[in-house]
Amino acid sequence: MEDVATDSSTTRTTSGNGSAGTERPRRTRRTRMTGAERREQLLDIGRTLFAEKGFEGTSVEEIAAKAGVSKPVVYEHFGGKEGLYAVVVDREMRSLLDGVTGALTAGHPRELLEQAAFALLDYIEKYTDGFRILVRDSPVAQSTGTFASLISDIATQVEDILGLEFKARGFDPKLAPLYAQALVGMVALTGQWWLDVRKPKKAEVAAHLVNLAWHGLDGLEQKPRLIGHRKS
Amino acid sequence: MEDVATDSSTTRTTSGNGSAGTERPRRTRRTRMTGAERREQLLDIGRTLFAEKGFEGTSVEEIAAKAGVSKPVVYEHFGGKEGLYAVVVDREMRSLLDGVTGALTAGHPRELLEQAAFALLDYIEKYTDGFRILVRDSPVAQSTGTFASLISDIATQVEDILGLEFKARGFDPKLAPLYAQALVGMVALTGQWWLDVRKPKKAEVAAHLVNLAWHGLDGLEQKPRLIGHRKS
DNA sequence: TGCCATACTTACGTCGCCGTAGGTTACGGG
DNA sequence: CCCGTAACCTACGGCGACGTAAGTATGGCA
Repeated sequence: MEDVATDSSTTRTTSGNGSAGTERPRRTRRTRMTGAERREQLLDIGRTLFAEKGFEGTSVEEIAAKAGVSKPVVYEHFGGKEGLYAVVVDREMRSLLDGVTGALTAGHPRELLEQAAFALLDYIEKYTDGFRILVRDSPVAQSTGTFASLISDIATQVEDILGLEFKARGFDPKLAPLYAQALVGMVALTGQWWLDVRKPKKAEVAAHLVNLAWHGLDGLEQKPRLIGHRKS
Repeated sequence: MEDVATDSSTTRTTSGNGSAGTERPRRTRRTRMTGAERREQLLDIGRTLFAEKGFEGTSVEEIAAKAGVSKPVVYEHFGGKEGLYAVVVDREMRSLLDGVTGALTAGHPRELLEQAAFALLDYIEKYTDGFRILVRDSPVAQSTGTFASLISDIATQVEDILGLEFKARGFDPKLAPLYAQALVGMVALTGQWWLDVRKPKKAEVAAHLVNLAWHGLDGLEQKPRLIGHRKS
């Protein structure tokens, strides 16, 4: 439980203290950031801490300490813990959704699926902390409605895409939500598990997920391959 | 936020206070349970509260109050909040696993899948509170290992069954965990969502889940039917 | 009937954490 | 060089929650 070191930006605590000099200690001289900088830094730290200890498990003082700052600074910027949390969650939700929907370019539904799965895994890998937060329960009054979890909320955002496809294929669009939840849940839990074990490579995981979602257990391929080629 | 009324068992708080009588109030006469009874009652109440407010959001005093008892009673029985929580979680995990594995009687894999899905939905419906708890993150040091979530833990218990089937069918058993997580995640998130909207009936949800898991999006049936017939 | 174990209580000490009031330091522009 | 503003601090009040110490009712059993 050290408090030192900020992750990202510049917080060199220039504690220029030449041992026992007559020179007045003048309070360990701190970095003075601009408002926006500090704000971003606090968001960064908040995300990290919320990810590993949850909302209630994280104290404002801890956040402030890790930023090398005192509490009131946090209150200045976000008005409290909930304020900070709200911003973190909002950003992460946008980030994820943008990532996923942005990846959807294909026409063929199976490729669509591939792209979505891959985008989600990408997100999980890159913004692990964010994902961890989204997987948890939100204590703050939900913004959108009365959802049990944030991912469930995400899933409802995915419904539309599925809904269109369902209509085109002659399925009851009323069932889109159900299948959306199922698919998102599938990828989400697998992703969470994958973060722990890291065993198969990302591409392989994606391939198998698509394999399952597309062919079903009945028609599983032994060596599933992704159609589209992706960087990384 | 009333504190009155215990859910289950007997806690008639016979506060025989006839306005301003000369009759000594003799302290509101309370029910005196046997140790085991009280213990069960506390577990019941704890489960309910943990389900709706989470571990950290629930206070020992609240639990005690709802049981019509004072704090030390809880400490006597469980040594603290974590103790109680641990017992609740353990029981719920067993309950779920027993329910699911107990339902697996079929030989044909598809029927196996059906039974599992149905059993899980059964559990979700019957022991909603327990399910809600399992879906959350566990703050207590994990018993089994270092799992992100309790359901993920559940999923690893399911691996074996899948592993056997994989072996029999000539698939790489090393992939069983992945598919187990995927399947459990699928049902879990769908179940959670279903608790909120309650739209399609349980049997229908099960049918669609099996539809997806078995046939995949490629071969989806429009009107999926379950093979096995179940009570309720 | 009286005793004693068991079920339960009131009362307290303490700690962590939230949120705020009011003061202090640095930096940049006139 | 001076001064105002933006960034930041120390210090406190207060609440809620955990956990414990020590005492009180109760009911079965000798």
